[in-house]
Amino acid sequence: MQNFNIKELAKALGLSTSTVSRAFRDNSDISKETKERILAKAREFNYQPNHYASNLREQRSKTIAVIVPELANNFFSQAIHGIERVARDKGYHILIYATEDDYEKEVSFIRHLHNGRADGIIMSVSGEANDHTYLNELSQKRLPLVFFDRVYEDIITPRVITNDYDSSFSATEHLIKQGCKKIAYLVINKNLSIGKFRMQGYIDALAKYEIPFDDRLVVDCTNSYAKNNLILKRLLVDVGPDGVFTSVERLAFATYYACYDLNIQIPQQLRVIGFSSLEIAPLLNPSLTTVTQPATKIGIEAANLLFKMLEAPETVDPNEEIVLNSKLIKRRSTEK
Amino acid sequence: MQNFNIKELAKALGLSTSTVSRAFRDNSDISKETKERILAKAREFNYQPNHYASNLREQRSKTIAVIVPELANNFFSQAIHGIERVARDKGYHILIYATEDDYEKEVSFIRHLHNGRADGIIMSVSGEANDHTYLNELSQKRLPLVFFDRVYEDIITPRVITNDYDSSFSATEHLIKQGCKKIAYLVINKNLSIGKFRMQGYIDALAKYEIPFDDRLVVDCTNSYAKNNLILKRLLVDVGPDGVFTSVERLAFATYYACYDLNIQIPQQLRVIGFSSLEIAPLLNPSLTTVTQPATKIGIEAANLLFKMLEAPETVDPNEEIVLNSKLIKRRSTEK
DNA sequence: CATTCTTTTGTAATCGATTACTGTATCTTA
DNA sequence: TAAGATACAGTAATCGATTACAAAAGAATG
Repeated sequence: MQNFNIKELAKALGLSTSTVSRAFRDNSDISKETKERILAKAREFNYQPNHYASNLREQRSKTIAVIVPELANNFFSQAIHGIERVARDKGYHILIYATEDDYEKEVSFIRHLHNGRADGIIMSVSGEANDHTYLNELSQKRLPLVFFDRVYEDIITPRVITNDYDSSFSATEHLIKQGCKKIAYLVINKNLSIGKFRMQGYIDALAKYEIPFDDRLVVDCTNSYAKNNLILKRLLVDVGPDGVFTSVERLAFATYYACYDLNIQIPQQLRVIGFSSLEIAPLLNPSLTTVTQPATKIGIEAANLLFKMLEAPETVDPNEEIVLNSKLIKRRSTEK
Repeated sequence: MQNFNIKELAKALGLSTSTVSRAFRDNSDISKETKERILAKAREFNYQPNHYASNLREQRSKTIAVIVPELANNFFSQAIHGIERVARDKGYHILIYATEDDYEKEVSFIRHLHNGRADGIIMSVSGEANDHTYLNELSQKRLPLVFFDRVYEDIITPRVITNDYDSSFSATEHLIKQGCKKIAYLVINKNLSIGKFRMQGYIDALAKYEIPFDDRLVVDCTNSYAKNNLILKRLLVDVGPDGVFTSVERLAFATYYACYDLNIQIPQQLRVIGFSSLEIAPLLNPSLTTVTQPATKIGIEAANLLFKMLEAPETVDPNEEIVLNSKLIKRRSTEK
């Protein structure tokens, strides 16, 4: 099937393809009348310059790839929303990839993107990876990359993160001030930078108030709801913390469920605080005290940074790091 | 800057580009040894066939576009997750567009996609549109389109929806059985098919139990949190319903907030049920009775349907309609 | 050994848009 | 009026991969 292309349009107008092409781009010389005539005809036939032909010729795709661990997650969907807004304003399109925390998929996505499909990548890394050298292949080709939130520390590229250490310190301190003496820290992957920073804030806050660190209170959880439920119940029964600080939203929910199951009252018997982007945290039973990251803002900043790399690479320091502040929002789950 | 392309690779191997190209596609004849040799070399140089060149030549993009009203929404992020999974299995990529319920953006996205960027479209429509003819331009070009959840009734194309009428009937019936006599129905856009079907279920359930229909109880809300809060407070104070059925998740949350503000007890003074894909509905205060759509499944089915259209168009009836069942999950917000 | 068939590889046209270069028409100015 | 300037439009090469067709090499057959 023959498509309606620039040749057809040129023929219909009695012009050459070069003239028609010029009508769609601003830089070249073409008379106003001719341009109008061409654009009118194009609208009539609903003609759009073929994206693949122009990109092949121009060597850029006006597309950015967004790689995230999961989609059905408040933080990431808000961040993507921010990215999408910036991209649309710039006339860029976004490709979405979900790794589901699978290292193989992450590598495979990145490798695929070497084929010119995207001009740049915005990525929040999966937790499982150990060997990140595949990303350096990337930088050889200079495909611009921006990390957000979850980063690999050994890869040098601009990043947008939040003040995780401070937030964790404050969150832990808040629990302590509310009277907690045995505070558990729940994490999904201790090795990921984000887990480490958040944990350090927790540790240092304990130290400041001279609360001894107990590693039975640091619990490495999984992505499985059922397993987490078991792990948490065991923690609550065997170790018996009086406060819980969760490094990811999902673990705060898991804590609620475990408490419901065990008939433990929040906040009377257990105070809970967690990193979370849930907009309806006030509606929970009890309303959840959160460390809330500016998710949409993070997406916007990451996209802006990537566009800066695309438009003026020399102005971007590869070590550039934008740090946004999370907010500690106190609610009933940590009341005295 | 000269890219590393098929020519370079061919030169490095002392072969022609056609032979190299054949190594990357299964159908053609090429000796096993040569193929191995080529693939090994390609790995060494980290070569990937340029996506734009092959798509230009092959006239398909292995990409599908997903257009949704919003991203930061449980239902849509779960649906996209389902679509992404199917697409990845098929080796397809997905482009994401958020219309933010803006008709202009919807039209603009669709028009842009005429340029060969995507092989097909999966879409949940924005509510604002009245003139849908721009979609028919689409079908002239036969760019396959699948609707999911929110559809335009006047456009003939396959669709994946849920049994909204039945669900609404059941939801309303459930409220009635719990003793409600003055049930409000909250909707965002009455004209959208989804609003209509859901409303009809509500109306018919009232009729079955001989409860007179009162149009003051049907409230058209907005996308603005602040405005909805005012509208709902007015409803609760002036009209004083004893039950609320919300056609979208957000309005159930808005009802909770309004009740908190007015110190109205749920479920004692007001029972609430709503369409919602919120996974933590059990954690709300009180836990929310929901009509839960199988969001991920809807995404999977929509993607499967689109791939069927791409792979064997003749097997797909343009009027095909897949209807999945939502689940009514009873929780505390509708207890007696 | 000559002939035919099969396997493997190469040549060159093609996809659609862009743009450097070239050509033509119109306008200015001495 | 002639020479140069300016505005506009066309020709053809190019981006990188694919593939119909052609060619060459090797295998099989009488």
